[in-house]
Amino acid sequence: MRRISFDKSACPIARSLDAVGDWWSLLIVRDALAGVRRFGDFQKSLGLAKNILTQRLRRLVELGIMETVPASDGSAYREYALTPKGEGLLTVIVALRQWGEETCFARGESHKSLLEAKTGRPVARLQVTSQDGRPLRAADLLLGRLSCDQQPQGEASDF
Amino acid sequence: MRRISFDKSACPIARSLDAVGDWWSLLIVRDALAGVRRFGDFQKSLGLAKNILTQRLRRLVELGIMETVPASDGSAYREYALTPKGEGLLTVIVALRQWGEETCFARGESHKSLLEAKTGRPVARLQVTSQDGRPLRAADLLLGRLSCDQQPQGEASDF
DNA sequence: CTGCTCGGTTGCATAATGCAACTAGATTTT
DNA sequence: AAAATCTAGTTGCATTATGCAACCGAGCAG
Repeated sequence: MRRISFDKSACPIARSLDAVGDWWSLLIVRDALAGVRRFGDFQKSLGLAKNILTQRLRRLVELGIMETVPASDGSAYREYALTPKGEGLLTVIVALRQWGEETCFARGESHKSLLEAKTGRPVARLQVTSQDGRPLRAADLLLGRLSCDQQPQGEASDF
Repeated sequence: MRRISFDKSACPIARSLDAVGDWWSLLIVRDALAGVRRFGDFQKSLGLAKNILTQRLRRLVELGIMETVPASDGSAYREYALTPKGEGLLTVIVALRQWGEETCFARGESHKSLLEAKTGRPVARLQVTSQDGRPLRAADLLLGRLSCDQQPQGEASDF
C-alpha cells in the first residue's frame, strides 16, 4: 500500500509508476492494446476481482489513459478504449515483454513473440540509442536540463 | 496484495511484472542504474520503510536482478549491484521515463531529460519498429510462434 | 414478462505496507 | 580502548489495499 504518491515527484519515472505502476494497470493496458474493450472480457482475461477492476478502470479513465465509449456493437453497454496517451504505453509494454522473453523463461520453455502482422517477421529489439543510432548503456547517460548550448551538467546520473 | 503470482504465466509481460511490477522494485532499479549501491542510500533516496527495502532487495537478489557484492570502498559492508539481467531493464526504465515526460507533466512544468554523457545530446525516443526500421503501432502487431516459414498465425493479437 | 447476462457495488477476511522502536556489528571519535 | 555513532537490518503493531463471495439493477433475448 502506498500512502505516499509520486504524482508530484520531479522524476518522470516515478510519475509514470504512480499512474500505471500497480499490479494490474499495465496488464489492463496490455489487454486493451490487444483489442479487449469490455469489462467482462478484461475480467475473464485477467482473473482479477471485479471490484478491483472497477477501481483500476476508473483510475485509468481519470488519468486519461482510457476512456469510456458508448458502444461498438450497437448495444447500450459502454466499452473501454485506450486514448492516445494510453497507446503511448506500447513502448513500455514491448520493453517489458522483450525483457521477460529474454530473462524470465527457462531454457527450452517456449513463448510467443511479437510479430509484424503484415510480414510475420519479429519486431525489432528496443534499444536505448543516441540520436544517431549508437547503442547506449546506463553508464553513458546522465540527467540534465536541455538548456541553450551548455556543457552536460548534472551530477552523477539520477535518471 | 497479490495472492496469485504470474511467474508461471505464458505471457512474458506478466512474468516481467511479477518480477518488478510492484511499487518499489523499478524505482530501486532506477536508482541502481544511476549508481546507488548502499542500503542506506536507497532508503534515503526512495523514502521507503527499511523493512520493505529489505524485502525488495532480497527479492531482487533472488531473481538474479541484483547481487550483493563484498565492498567497494574497503569497508566490511555489503553493497547491492545490478547483474546483467538487471541492467537489461534500462530499456523499460527509459520507456517509462519517456512516457512520463510526455504525458505526466503539465505545460510549463519542467523536468530533466536523459542525455548522452559524452555529447550532452538527448537520447533518441524509443519506438517499436520492424526490423527494417519502420515504426509500428499496436494494430500492426500480432503474437505468434516464430516457427519455420509459415504464415502469420495467432488469432487476435494477445501480446 | 421471465430469465439470463453485463457491469457493477457492498461487506468481510486477509495479506501487504508503513511506522516506530530496537539491535548487532562496523566505524569513528575521544 | 571506551564511548558514541553509523549501517543494515529485525520485530511488533496499526493501517490500507486486495481478494472473495454475495447481491443488485439495467439490458437483452425468448
